[in-house]
Amino acid sequence: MTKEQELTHNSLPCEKCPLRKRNIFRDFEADELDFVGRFKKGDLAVKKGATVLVEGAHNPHLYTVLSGWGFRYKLLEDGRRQIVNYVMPGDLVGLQGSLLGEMKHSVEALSQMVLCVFEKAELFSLYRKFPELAYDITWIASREECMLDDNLLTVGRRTALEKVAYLLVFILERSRQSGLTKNGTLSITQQHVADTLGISVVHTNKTIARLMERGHVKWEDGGCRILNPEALAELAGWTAERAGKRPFL
Amino acid sequence: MTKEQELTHNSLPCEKCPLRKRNIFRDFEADELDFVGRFKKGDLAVKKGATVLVEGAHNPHLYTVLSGWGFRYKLLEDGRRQIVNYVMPGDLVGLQGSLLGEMKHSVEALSQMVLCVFEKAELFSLYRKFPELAYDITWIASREECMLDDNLLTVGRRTALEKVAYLLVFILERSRQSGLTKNGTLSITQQHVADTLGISVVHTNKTIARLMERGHVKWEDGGCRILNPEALAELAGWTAERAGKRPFL
DNA sequence: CGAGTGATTGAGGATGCTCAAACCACGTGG
DNA sequence: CCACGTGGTTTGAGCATCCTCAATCACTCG
Repeated sequence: MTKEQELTHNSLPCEKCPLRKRNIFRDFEADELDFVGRFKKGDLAVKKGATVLVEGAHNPHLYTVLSGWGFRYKLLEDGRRQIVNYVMPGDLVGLQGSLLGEMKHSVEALSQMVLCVFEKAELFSLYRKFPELAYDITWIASREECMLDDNLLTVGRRTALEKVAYLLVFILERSRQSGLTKNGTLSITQQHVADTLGISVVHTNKTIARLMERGHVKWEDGGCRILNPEALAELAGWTAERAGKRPFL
Repeated sequence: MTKEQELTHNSLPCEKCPLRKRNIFRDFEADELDFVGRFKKGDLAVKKGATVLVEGAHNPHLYTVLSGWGFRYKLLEDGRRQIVNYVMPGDLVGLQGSLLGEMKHSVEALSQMVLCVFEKAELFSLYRKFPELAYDITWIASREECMLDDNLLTVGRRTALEKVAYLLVFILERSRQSGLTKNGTLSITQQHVADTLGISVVHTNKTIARLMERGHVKWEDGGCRILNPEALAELAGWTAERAGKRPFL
């Protein structure tokens, strides 16, 4: 545990979980809530820029993001970095590590984050006692897979302009759904955009400049304000899907 | 059901499943085998080039690949194609569709394939009765996620030469593990390679030519023979991991 | 033989890269 | 209050990679 991380024990009981209030998340039955409450081992608060999980580690924990956001990434030996996806409130972090034994990617915080800590050793007992929750976990994993498919399509086959447009609407939409943003501003760096899309920072910058000329976005004090999400969606060939209730935890 | 597909009912009982003999797959308990046997609705045989599943469809089924292989892909409106991953014996196909409601990608056969057909409506009863199998399914989904992360790293951050090298060892290794290949030949088209790696066919061809000059691979009668997997792995910065037993079905 | 599929080649150009420098906002410490 | 360092953005120049277009070739199949 580095100094950027701090674990507090059950400071936040599940009944008062801030995510439960948000209506995109499904409701729990009383017994489920009770079980998850005991499954939960505490909260983990990490600072912006801190590494939450590192590739290769054998972490005994599994997390759900309660607030803030971050990104999952992989590195090549020479330092080239690929951001693989972003994690936001309600997302499960570290499931791969739980099942496959070892983390295959790292996670870093893009803002102050609070994570709900679970013991991965107890995961199977959840499967035994609460098939509904087990099903939910698989659902969450499938959704992640789905996002990865999309990202792959973007990185592989879209042009730079389409890529940036895609990424920005994608992140904006998710952050709205998870209740991360109200004002449409994303505190993200052009380096992150570049590393997500597989292009260089310089070219990313020039591409963003084109979007700014068109008045679709604005880059300000270390973040991105999206002025015209519809135009970006149009450029990216992206269509929002109405979000039904979804499971978490 | 198109004419390229043909469904036969329980022509192959689970006790005689060819995958069960392969020692990379985990053994079933008698009751599990019994349940899966009833969960199975039949075999689906598809011809090379046939579409197994299409994006947007609401398919009532879920499959496990028994023999042959294929690929999952997504299309952009103007026809640009991104191959997202390959499916091989033991892989689950259509799980996303089962959970999320609608297929988000298509699947096409690269060879004659036989798939084991399940009813997705019964998936939840599997979760209720056999937590071990439920856990297995999540494990499989996590493994898929892990492969996608790797593919994203490749497409986003590796050079063309590294990309081709990576893809070839990746596929070869998987096909060996799943018992698809013994002789190290992959029947795949350069167009597929291009669409997997996010580069054009022409450039793919020139890149493969470079690998051929070095004597690492050989392209012959509509397929690829890998002469020096170690050299490719070296180029790609890829390290094989010893494969433990893994679940399926 | 003719059609179809996939591999191969060349030419010319667009896209995106690296390098390098400058710029800007910010926080720190003298 | 200013000098300085830092992290992130912006710009320009020159070049490598990769693309498109178009033609050709090898092979198979009806």
